[in-house]
Amino acid sequence: MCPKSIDQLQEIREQRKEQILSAALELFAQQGYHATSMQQISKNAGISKGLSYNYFESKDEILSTLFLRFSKEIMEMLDTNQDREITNTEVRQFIDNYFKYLEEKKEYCKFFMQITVQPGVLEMIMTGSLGQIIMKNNEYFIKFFQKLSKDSAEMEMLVFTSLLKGYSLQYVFAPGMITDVQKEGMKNMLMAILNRNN
Amino acid sequence: MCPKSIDQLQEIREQRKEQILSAALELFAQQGYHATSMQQISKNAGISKGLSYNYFESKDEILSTLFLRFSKEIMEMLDTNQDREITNTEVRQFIDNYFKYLEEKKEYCKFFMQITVQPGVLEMIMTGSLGQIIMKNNEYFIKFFQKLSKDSAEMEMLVFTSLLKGYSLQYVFAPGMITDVQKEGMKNMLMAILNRNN
DNA sequence: AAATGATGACTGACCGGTCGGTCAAAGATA
DNA sequence: TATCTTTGACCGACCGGTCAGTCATCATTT
Repeated sequence: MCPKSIDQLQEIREQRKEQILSAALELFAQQGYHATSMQQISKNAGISKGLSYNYFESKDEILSTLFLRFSKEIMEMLDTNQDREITNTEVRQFIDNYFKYLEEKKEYCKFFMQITVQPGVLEMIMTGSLGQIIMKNNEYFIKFFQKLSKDSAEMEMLVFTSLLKGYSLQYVFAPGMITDVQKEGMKNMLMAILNRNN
Repeated sequence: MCPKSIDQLQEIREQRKEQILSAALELFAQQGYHATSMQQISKNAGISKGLSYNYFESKDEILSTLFLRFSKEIMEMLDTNQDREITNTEVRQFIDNYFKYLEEKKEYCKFFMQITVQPGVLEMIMTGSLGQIIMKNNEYFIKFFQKLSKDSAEMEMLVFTSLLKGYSLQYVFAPGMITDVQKEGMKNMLMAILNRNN
């Protein structure tokens, strides 16, 4: 292949990249990062190992790309269109989206949790540009809970985030243990927290 | 060294084993399992790599030993002295012990979470003898919540476990974000669930 | 007490194998 | 021909694990 047109070329390259990323994600989620070799990724993508290095500088770059993409997808759910404030309806929407995401992309979430928990990863994220976004969102989130409850904002927020994270953990890692009824129950419980004024 | 006495010898061997385990745990928690080599573990324990293999069959055995030990420590907190029933006071004690453990052995908990989340690990645990114990305890726990609340036992339990796991995650991985006030608040909240009859 | 033997802890060089990453050459397209 | 894609052989590094052999210590013999 060669310059058909610059745009077309770029698009083909982009497709190949996606091909590699998709193959890598599948294996990472299945076997973990360290247990997955570039050989396997390439084979799963239907190309040679050498070619993978034409599209990504390193195995690590593949991981980072996937991880950042996921993080941004989650962050955008809460993003509030940059109005520097999180409203009640926005949080409700976030809950809906998040639960849907958890359901539809369970493997992706599993992968994400595995990576996040790895030593050094969290520190690396928080010092990067993504860390800025996370901290900003966190700040808005705190303000939101302060509006909701003057004297116990931090506690309300801790309960909310704990419920969300703990539920996610169990949902992703203990399949079949959580019924649809419980899923809806948890959603309602989270929603209910948003209504508890003062 | 040679047969001073069989007991003494055994004790020395035991000490060496502990030395290796302790060195390994420190590195596993710091850098992760895969990123830690036997060379490093041995060096950290102040012995040669070869000697490590005199005490453990493989790197994996070191990991398993640490992991099982931790699991059993947690399980014993809920163990109820084998009376096949979990009482209210037992759960209260469990909460106390668990929170103390989380505080005192934060690194250990971090390590445990990292391992648990790894692909294949959970399946391996649940099919082993530890899995039996976990499932038994789970069963007793369900019964406990059924006594507590007839019509929403599963939901109460989901909330309880989600709060506990989500809180643990944040406490262990986001140091400094959780104040003592919040810690006590969370404890009280968990305790409160136990009081909500029907 | 001195010499010898026996035991098991301990070392470090070594091995097979794998992995991330490179590169020269071939293929494909204009 | 010129240019980009693609391949797969190849490299050096490292890792988990092994093993022949050393050494300190005690028991036994002289």
